[in-house]
Amino acid sequence: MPLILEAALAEFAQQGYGGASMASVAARVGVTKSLIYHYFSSKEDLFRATARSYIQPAHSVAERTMTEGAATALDLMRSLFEVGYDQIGKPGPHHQLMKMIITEADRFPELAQLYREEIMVPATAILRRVLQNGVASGEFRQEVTNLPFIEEILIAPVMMTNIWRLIMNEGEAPAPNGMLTTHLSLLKLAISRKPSDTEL
Amino acid sequence: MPLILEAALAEFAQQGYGGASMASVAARVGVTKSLIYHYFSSKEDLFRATARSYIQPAHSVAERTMTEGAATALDLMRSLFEVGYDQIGKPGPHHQLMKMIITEADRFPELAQLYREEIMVPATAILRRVLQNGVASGEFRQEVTNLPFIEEILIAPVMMTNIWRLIMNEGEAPAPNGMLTTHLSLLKLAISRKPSDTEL
Amino acid sequence: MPLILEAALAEFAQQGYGGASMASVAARVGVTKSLIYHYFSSKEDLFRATARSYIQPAHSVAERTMTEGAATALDLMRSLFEVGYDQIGKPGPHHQLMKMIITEADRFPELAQLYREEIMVPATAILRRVLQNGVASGEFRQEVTNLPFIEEILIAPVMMTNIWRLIMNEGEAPAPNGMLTTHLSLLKLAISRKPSDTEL
Amino acid sequence: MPLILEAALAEFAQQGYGGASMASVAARVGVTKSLIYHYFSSKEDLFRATARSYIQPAHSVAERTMTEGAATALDLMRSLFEVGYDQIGKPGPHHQLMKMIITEADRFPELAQLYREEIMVPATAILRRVLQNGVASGEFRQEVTNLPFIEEILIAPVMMTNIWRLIMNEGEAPAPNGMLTTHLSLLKLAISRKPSDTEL
DNA sequence: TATGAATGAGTTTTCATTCAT
DNA sequence: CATGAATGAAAACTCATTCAT
Repeated sequence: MPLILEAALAEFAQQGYGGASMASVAARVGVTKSLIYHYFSSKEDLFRATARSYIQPAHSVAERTMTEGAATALDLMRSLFEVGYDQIGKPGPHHQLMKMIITEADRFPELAQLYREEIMVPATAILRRVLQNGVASGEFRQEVTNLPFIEEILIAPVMMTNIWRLIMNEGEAPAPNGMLTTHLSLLKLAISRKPSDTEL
Repeated sequence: MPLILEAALAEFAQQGYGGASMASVAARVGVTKSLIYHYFSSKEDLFRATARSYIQPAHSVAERTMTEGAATALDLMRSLFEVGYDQIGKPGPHHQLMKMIITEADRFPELAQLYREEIMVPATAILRRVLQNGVASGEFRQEVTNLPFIEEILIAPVMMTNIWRLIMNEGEAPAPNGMLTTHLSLLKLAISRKPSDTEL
Repeated sequence: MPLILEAALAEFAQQGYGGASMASVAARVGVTKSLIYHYFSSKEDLFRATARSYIQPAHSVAERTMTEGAATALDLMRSLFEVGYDQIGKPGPHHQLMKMIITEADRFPELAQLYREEIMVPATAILRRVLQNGVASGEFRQEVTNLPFIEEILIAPVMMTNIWRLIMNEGEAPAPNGMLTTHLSLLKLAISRKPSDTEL
Repeated sequence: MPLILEAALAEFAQQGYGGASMASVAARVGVTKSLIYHYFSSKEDLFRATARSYIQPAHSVAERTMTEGAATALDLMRSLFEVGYDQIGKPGPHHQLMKMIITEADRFPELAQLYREEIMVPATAILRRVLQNGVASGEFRQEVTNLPFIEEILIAPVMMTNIWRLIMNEGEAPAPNGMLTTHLSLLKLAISRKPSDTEL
């Protein structure tokens, strides 16, 4: 049955909900349509089950990174971004899920909700904690915590790198590695307190 | 016939290529399927024609902004971002096209190419020019032009704001206005030369 | 307009009445469907016009051969068969018409009638005259004129050679040349009075 | 499923491949189109399956006649022709198959091949054996085995009688009975050694 | 003489779904 | 746990035909 979900994820991601066909999912697994109806009552049901089953594994990685700790707030941020860009480097359920969400969010509003609750909220919450810690320790400028949507600005390049990889193939899409180094450089310049600042 | 393309854009964006139906496109325009086949030889043909016809108007806006000029490089950047976030604020062909590209890029590789050539390349080229001008005038730090993919990092939040609006509805998606101000603040901190720098 | 008929003959012969399309006929001539409707009121009309216009040229060849005369009745028969097998040797309107008749005779009963009146009746009439002359001159056995359908038996190999060429391609179908010589040999053996006969 | 093939044979023979419709085939059997697609993947597939399934039963009749034996070679030939003309006398799968072959041979080259391998080759092979036996037993003239295509000349009237029945209706087409007697008479005159021959 | 726009009914084919086994 | 038969609705696409120009 997880085989079916795996096949369904691929099919829905590639064909979209409308273009996906039960027969095609069945063929991917190598069973008959009938068996799929044995487990899932309808195409809609299969779709929802697929979305639900793949969204959970996605957000737990960042949590783990947090608990491992790091010397400074900036180091922690670096670790988080490394994890983020790394996930994106290689194709897999992650990409397919993202595509499914973008494609079908307005047909299945629950997808938008899942995205918010399971991805956006946890991600921004983590970033906020790191920012606040950095400010508290005097590592980051104080203003940063007042800037609206600063967490969104910070993860946007990570997520966008993911999407570029959906659109373009490996050779053409911006390389996660390069994105990571530049992203971190700018981040440091923008939010770290400078020696010169202290001197004033 | 532009009416057909308009309807097709909406249909393809909402339903995906696989889920879109010629009958539905015809119904949107209020003509018969046959007439659509009179102009376009197949669903595929209609899709390609739609993509081609809407991608061009998209990238010319930024060019116009450039020629209007601005006092400083930072001001110019602000104008460009204002235009970018503004486009995204309201729904329209822009959103639909973006969704179509993400959803169907691997079924229609030409879409990826169009996206690169007509959107990514011009956009990054413009940003690069502004950055170089800023460095030349002593307004921006010299290092910025050496950072790989810096242009991609800079537009990512703009594009991602667009995508968030595809997934979530107005109330929930990050507000373009808020994104703009924070984005500009960080940008300034990250790339502007500081008075203190000069003083050293 | 004869161009249209020519194209229609080819189309109807290849695709059958049901499979033929007005658009395809138009495309063969390089004009638009509309022009065809300018000359012919419907597909049916076009079909009938095509059949009528090509059936006439077909049967006049044999008549000409007859008037040229020949030394003996057997020589005349040889000439007739030569003409017949020769016509069949090369593809052309003749083949297409034959195919059209076989294929559509029961949808268009007039085709059967045309075939009878314009092809079968004249052909058998000519053969009968030759046979009777041969008997009258003492060249042919007397019994032959009493055998029912003898004319049909005699032309069958000619017509069948035509049909084999419809089914098989040049290399595989029985060669008209070989058919001709054997046909004439058997004919001579079967219907000529033998010296031995006379001797009795 | 043989019911479907039966209906398909009738439909294809009457309407031609192009004019035949899956809906019509389905209606003949009294099932839905979908069921036909359940068994045959396309119209083309159905056509091929139909041709294949009806061509085999066709050529085995003559073989059976051969094994029954006969007093003389001429008697055997008479039996074979009786069988041939008899088959043609009544409508049935035989007629329909023949029409299908003539009509669609150039769209489906495999039909031509089937016709050659399953009908022409066996038929001519049988005739050749009978001729050779007749010559060996002194019943037939020796020359006949040297005449090229003599077998084709001999079956042509049989096959052509079939085709005439396709074109014309019962009253008008040459009657198989009459054809048979005349055909045998001429055959005897043409290939039998005469008493007078022996006497020389 | 020639065309292009437009359509309604038909075509082949696909597909989600049900049911008996 | 697994299948094959069967279907009704809808999909993409075709086609003969009409009409205004």
